[in-house]
This record gives sequence, C-alpha cells and structure tokens, in this order.
Amino acid sequence: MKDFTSPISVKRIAEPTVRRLSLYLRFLEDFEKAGRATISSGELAHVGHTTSAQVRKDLSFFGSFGKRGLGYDTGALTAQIRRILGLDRTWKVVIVGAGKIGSALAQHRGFRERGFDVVGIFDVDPHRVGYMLDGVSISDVKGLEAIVRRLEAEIAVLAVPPEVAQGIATRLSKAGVHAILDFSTEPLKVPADVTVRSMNLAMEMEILSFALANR
Amino acid sequence: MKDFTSPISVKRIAEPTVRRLSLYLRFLEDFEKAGRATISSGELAHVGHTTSAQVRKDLSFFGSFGKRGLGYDTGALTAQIRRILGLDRTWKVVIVGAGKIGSALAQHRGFRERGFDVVGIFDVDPHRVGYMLDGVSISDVKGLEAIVRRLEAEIAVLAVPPEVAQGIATRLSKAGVHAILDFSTEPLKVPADVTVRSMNLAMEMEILSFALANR
DNA sequence: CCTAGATTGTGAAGGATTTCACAAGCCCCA
DNA sequence: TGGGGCTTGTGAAATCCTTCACAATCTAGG
Ligand SMILES: NC(=O)c1ccc[n+]([C@@H]2O[C@H](COP(=O)([O-])OP(=O)(O)OC[C@H]3O[C@@H](n4cnc5c(N)ncnc54)[C@H](O)[C@@H]3O)[C@@H](O)[C@H]2O)c1
Ligand SMILES: NC(=O)c1ccc[n+]([C@@H]2O[C@H](COP(=O)([O-])OP(=O)(O)OC[C@H]3O[C@@H](n4cnc5c(N)ncnc54)[C@H](O)[C@@H]3O)[C@@H](O)[C@H]2O)c1
Repeated sequence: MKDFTSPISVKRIAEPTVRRLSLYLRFLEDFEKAGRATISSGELAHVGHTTSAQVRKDLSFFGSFGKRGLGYDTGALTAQIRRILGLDRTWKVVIVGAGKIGSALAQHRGFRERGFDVVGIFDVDPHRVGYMLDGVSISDVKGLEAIVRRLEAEIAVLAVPPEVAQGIATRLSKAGVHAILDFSTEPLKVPADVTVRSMNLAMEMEILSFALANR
Repeated sequence: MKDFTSPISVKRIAEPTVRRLSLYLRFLEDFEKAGRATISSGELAHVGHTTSAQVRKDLSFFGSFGKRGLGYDTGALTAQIRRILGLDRTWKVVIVGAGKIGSALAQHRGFRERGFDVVGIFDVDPHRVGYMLDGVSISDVKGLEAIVRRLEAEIAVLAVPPEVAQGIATRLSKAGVHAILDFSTEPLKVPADVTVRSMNLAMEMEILSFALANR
C-alpha cells in the first residue's frame, strides 16, 4: 500500500488533505455552476465543515492560488485541484466481479462522468461472461492479465467474494495495475507500489453502531 | 455529525481506534474459527498492519482484557470488542432508495449476518413500491416517518440520488434515526445527535487518482 | 516454590495534523 | 495616491495520535 509520497519537491501530503481537496473540488464545481467568479477560504470551509485556515493550509502545500483581499478564482482553483488530484486526464478502470455490487458500479453514470472509464469487466461465472453491462462486455477472469495489459488499465475495482479478493489483487498487481478499490472486508497484501483503498461497508456500519451504543 | 464522545468515564475515543477495533474483531473471529485459544497483541498487529503497542493502547481505553505473559483469550476478547462496538445486540436498519446500490445492499447477506436487520426499504418510484427484496417489501417513501417510528429503526442507509439526499436525511433525523450511512457525494447537514458516515466512491477514486498521478 | 521467558498495560516521548494569529498583499474608492 | 477593509499565506502553538520503553505480572517447568 503506497504512502502519500511524491516525487519532486512536494513533500508528503497527508491523506486527510487529499480527502478534503476532493471535497473542495465538488463545492467549487457547484459554485462555478452557480456563476460565482471568486470564492474565499471561509466559504469553502463553511460548506466543507472545516476552517478557513485548514483550507488555506491544504492549498498551500501545492502553491499560492489565491489573491489576498479577494479569495480564489473559482475556475482557476477548480483547474488547479483537478490537476493536483490527477483529474486532468481520464483513467482506465477495470471492474472484477460482475455480481450485485460490480454491476451496480458498472452501470453507474457518475463514474465515467468524472473521468474514470470502465474499459473492462470480469467474472468467473459462465452465465455472466459475454453479457454486456453499459456497453462493456463481461470477460472471463481467466484472461485478466492479458486484457489488463492490452488495455493498459491503471485502476481496478474489486467486487468479488472476500475469499478470492487476495488472489485477484495479486494477479492485478502483476499485470501492472497500481491502484485498487476494494469492496471486500479483509485487508489486502500488495506490493509497495500499489495503492489500495477499501470501501468497507461492515466497518462503517460498526462505527455507526459504536456511536449509537456510546451516546 | 456526532463526535466520538461517550457518556460516563470513558473519555473520547479517536475514530482510528474504532476503525481498528472493527478490524481486530474480524481477525479475532478468524482466529477463533481456526481454534486459537489465545492471541497476543503482536499477532493481532501483524495481520492488521499495525504495531503491538497500538493494539494494546486501543484496548486499554476500554479496560484490561489480557493476561501478562500469555496474551488475550480469543473468545473473551471477541466478546469484549463486540460489546464495545455495540454488536452484542441487533440494530434495525432501513434502506432508502431501492435503485442499483440500494437493492444490492438489501440483498447483501453479510448485513444481517453481522447483526444489522433490514426492517424497511423505501422508494419513490411507483414501479418499485410493493415489490419484495430479500423478504422485505418496498414501501412508498411518503410513509417514511410513520414507518420508521413504528419499526423503531435506528440506522438508515441512504442510496437515493444526491439531490434528494439532504431532504431524506432531515426527515430521517426528525423521525428518530440517529445514524446514517450515506452513499451520495455531498456532505449532509444533520442535528448534532445524528452520526453520519459516507461511503463516497468518487472521493476514493480521486484519492487513487492522486496516488497514481504523484508516484 | 522459585526462576526464566513472555507479554501486558501505560506514562512519557515523539510525530503528525490542526488551529491560531498576524504580517503581507490586493482592491476599491475618495 | 493613500487609506480602509478584507483575505491570503504561513510560522508557531496547540492538539491529537502513535510509538517507545519498561515495570508489572503471568505461565511453565524443574
Ligand atoms: N452486495 C453488497 O451490498 C455488498 C456490500 C458491501 C460489500 N460487499 C462485498 O462486495 C463483494 C461482492 O459482493 P456482491 O454482493 O456483489 O457479491 P455477488 O456474489 O453478487 O458477486 C460476486 C461476483 O464475483 C464473481 N466471482 C467469484 N469469483 C470470482 C473470481 N475468481 N474472479 C472473478 N469473479 C468472480 C461471482 O461470479 C459474482 O458474479 C463481496 O466481497 C462482498 O462482501 C457487497
Ligand atoms: N450505482 C453506483 O455504483 C453508485 C456508486 C456510488 C455512489 N452512488 C450513489 O448512490 C446513490 C444511488 O445510486 P444508484 O446508482 O443506486 O441510483 P439509482 O437511480 O439506481 O437509484 C436511486 C433510487 O432512489 C429512488 N428515489 C429517488 N428519489 C427518491 C426519494 N425522494 N425517496 C426515495 N427514493 C427515491 C429512485 O426511484 C431509485 O430507485 C446516488 O446518490 C449515487 O450517486 C451510486
């Protein structure tokens, strides 16, 4: 699991900072649509449940994008954050596991809209292989490595049963995928140059349970 | 959004601690199944990608559960963590939005298995209302407040389009729900005694994008 | 019953992140 | 052209979280 280190000059960026940048971006897009030409750190902080100092500190890791006395140019800051997050391009994504979650994701419009192109879907079940999901046909997982390499997919979404997740993660890593979004519950072991993020439903539910039980 | 504060004696528990407890619990269950009677902080740390000191510190917030020289009794520690997380009971859950994500969740076995009972499902679409999902029929969202109150549902999962999420969250809060798991992208504004957790797919994908762009 | 070996529980130290607070800079208007 | 009002960018302080390090204490074995 890769750390948030960077190659040149930029030191180490904390994960919470990246999370917040992603939020700021969403708000900036709203503000842009609403026709606002500039926005202050205070306004961004307000909608993002944080403080203006936090917003400015977050941005300061990457440069000086604002104008004192005025705030930030909405369009310019949007573009900067998109660039910082690597969203000034599209990414090729494969989905492994075309079950309930996998097919929901494959049909999710917001995915492509935000620059994540689903170029491949895989399953082991012969009843599913060959069918189309939102324009992409489901391939047999046997061909995973070959197809991933040919398509040059960079990100994989894992929506397979937990007991096979580790095996698929290893195969994906070997096939050149460097980023995995995992929906299963067990933490994956991957090479150091592969980043894994987990969408762990059980954990989130348990955090809610804890909050309810201890209020 | 409620903070991780607690009523009597127990101070404030950091969110990362609760996350890790949830992980430890999963590992403990595996160890129990494998027939291990005791387990050391070092072993738990190993599988959880952390340190033994971290494991002991996490547990120490809640009591002394181990035996020096020996480690922890697997079964007893499992029970303790379940109690701490509020998993020594079942919780009543409603799902709002029976679309792609909502119905995948409703049919998800692991939900009930871990003590989260789906007692109600809601949608606004008349084509969906009345159908059954895994033994629960889909109700019209018009009746949300009445049904939530009658069932005494405590947790809600929000799988509706982002533009209606805030409205539903407010209605749920008023109907007595104190915990919400939100799948939409925009942060929700809720009363202070309601805890919200977000499963934000877009944000996770963007964190992966950042990692790829900056390696 | 005593010693060797292992592991916990926890203050204190260290590190990371957030918040504070203010000088510097920009715009507008008189 | 100069002053007032506002907002940024950023060191320093404060807070939060993790790691260290070791005394306390348990088991097992002779
Ligand atoms: N459904 C949910 O609401 C939900 C919620 C949270 C987490 N999850 C997790 O997401 C994962 C998928 O859940 P789901 O509900 O979609 O399950 P599912 O059974 O509907 O889908 C799993 C799919 O993976 C395929 N598969 C199995 N082995 C495979 C392999 N080796 N290679 C490729 N494909 C393979 C199966 O054929 C199936 O289509 C599970 O790990 C589950 O725990 C699901
Ligand atoms: N599908 C995905 O893979 C995915 C992934 C991440 C996030 N999300 C988010 O999850 C949410 C749901 O996504 P989806 O793909 O399931 O969408 P969907 O359109 O399939 O489902 C939404 C459902 O909500 C219902 N609905 C609309 N207004 C409602 C209301 N006022 N009350 C009750 N129900 C109402 C609709 O009838 C529909 O059945 C969205 O916010 C989406 O952005 C979806």
